[in-house]
Amino acid sequence: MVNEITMNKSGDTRQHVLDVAKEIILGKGFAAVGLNEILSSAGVPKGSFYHYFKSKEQFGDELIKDYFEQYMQQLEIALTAGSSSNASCLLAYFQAWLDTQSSDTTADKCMVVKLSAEVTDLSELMRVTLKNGTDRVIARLAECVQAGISKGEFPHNLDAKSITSEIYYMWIGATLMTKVSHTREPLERAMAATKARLGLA
Amino acid sequence: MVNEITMNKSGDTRQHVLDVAKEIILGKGFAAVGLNEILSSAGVPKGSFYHYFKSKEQFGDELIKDYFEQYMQQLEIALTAGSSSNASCLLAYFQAWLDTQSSDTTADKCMVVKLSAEVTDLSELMRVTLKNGTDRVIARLAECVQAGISKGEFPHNLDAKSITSEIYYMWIGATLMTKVSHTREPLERAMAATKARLGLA
DNA sequence: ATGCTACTAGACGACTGGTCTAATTTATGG
DNA sequence: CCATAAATTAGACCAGTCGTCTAGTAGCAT
Repeated sequence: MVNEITMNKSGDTRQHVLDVAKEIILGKGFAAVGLNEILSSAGVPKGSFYHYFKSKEQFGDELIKDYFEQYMQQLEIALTAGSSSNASCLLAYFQAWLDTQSSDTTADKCMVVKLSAEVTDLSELMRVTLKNGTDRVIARLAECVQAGISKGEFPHNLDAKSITSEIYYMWIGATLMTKVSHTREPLERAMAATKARLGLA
Repeated sequence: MVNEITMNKSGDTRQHVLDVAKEIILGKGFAAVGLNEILSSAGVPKGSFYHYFKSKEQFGDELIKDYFEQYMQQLEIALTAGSSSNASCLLAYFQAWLDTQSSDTTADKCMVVKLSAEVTDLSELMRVTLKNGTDRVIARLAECVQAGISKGEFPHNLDAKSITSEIYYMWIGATLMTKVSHTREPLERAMAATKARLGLA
C-alpha cells in the first residue's frame, strides 16, 4: 500500500502522509475517512501520526494549507506563461480547470469544491484556512484581469474584483454541478459565459 | 428532545424522522451525523429506523427527494406570485435566497450546497436524486426567464437555458463562499451580477 | 559508549457506527 | 374475548472511530 512515488528516502514521513491523505480525502471527504485508512495506505503507523500532528482537525488544516500552497504556485506559473496575453493565460487556466474537473480520475480534484460545505460547519480552524486560500486565489486572478483591462484586452468598464469574483463563483458552482451530473455541460457553460463576460466571444 | 411541531398524533413517525434529520444534516452533513443523534433527537427508538428505511443510504435518498418536493412547491409559488412580472418574481426569489443563506440559523439552508460534494462520491443513488432535483429547479427557473424574454422584460438575444444555468451555478458557488467566508459579500455580488446579466441594472 | 532526541510500533480504551434478529406491542377478524 | 397477523421496538452485535500510552528503535552529538 505504500505510495512509492511520494515516499522519498529522506524520510519525510509527514509530507508523505499529507500527500496520500490528500488523494483519499479528495475522493471521500473529511469525516468519512478514518485515520486508519490514511495511515495504512501510507504505510505509516498510528503512533507516528500523533507525533507529527496534534489532532485530525489540525491535520486537516495543514492539508488545506498545503493544497493552497501548491495551488498558488501553479496559478502563478499559469498566469505568467511566457509572453502570452492576460486573456490567453486566463482562458488557458479555465480550460485546464475544465479538463481536470471533468475527468474521472480522483487526482487534482478541487479541494474547495470537495471540502468547503462539509468542513465549514465542522471546524472553525479549517474554515478560516479555506477562506484565506480562496481569497488569495481570487485576488491573484483579479490581478491578472486588472492587468488585462489596463492593456485593453478586456472591456475598460469592467471592475476587476467584481467580475473575477462572479466568474470564480460560477466556476465553483459549475464544478459542483459537474460532479453531480457526471457531465461536462456545466463546466462548458461556465467557459462560454466566462468568454462572453470578458468580451472574448 | 422530541420535536413537537412536526410530531403529529397520527403517528407519522417516518415523516417526523425525515423532518428532524433534515435540520441536523443540513448543519453537520451526512456522514458526520449518526443515526443515534437523529433518532434520539426525534424521540424514536433505534430499532424503528430499519422498519421505516432500508438503510442509511436509502434514508438519505428520501431526505433529498423530500427536500426537492418541498422546494419545488415553494418555487412554484414564488414564480407565480400574483400579477407580478417575471423579472420581479425572479428578483424576489434570489433576494429570498440571499436572505436565508446569509442568515446564521440552520433552518432553510440549501441542501444542494451542503450535500452535493460529499454525497456525490458516496452514493450513486443520492447523486442521481440530486441531479434530478437540480435539473428540475433550473428548468423551472429557465421557464420563467423564457417567459420574461418573450414579454420583453429581458433582452431578446438571451438564451434562457444558458443564462439560467450560468446564474444558478453562480448562486451555488456564491452560497458556498458565503458559508466559508461568513460574509454576505459573495451573495450580494451574485445578486448584482444577476441583475446586470438580465439587463435590470 | 553514553545520553538525548526523534521517531516508530501497535495495543488499548472508551465510544459510536450501521445493521439485524428476536421479542413485544398493537391491530384485526372471527 | 381470544387467536392470529402485522407493526413496531429493544438491544445485542461487531467493525470501526479518534486518540492515548508505553516500549522500543534509530541516529547523532559529545
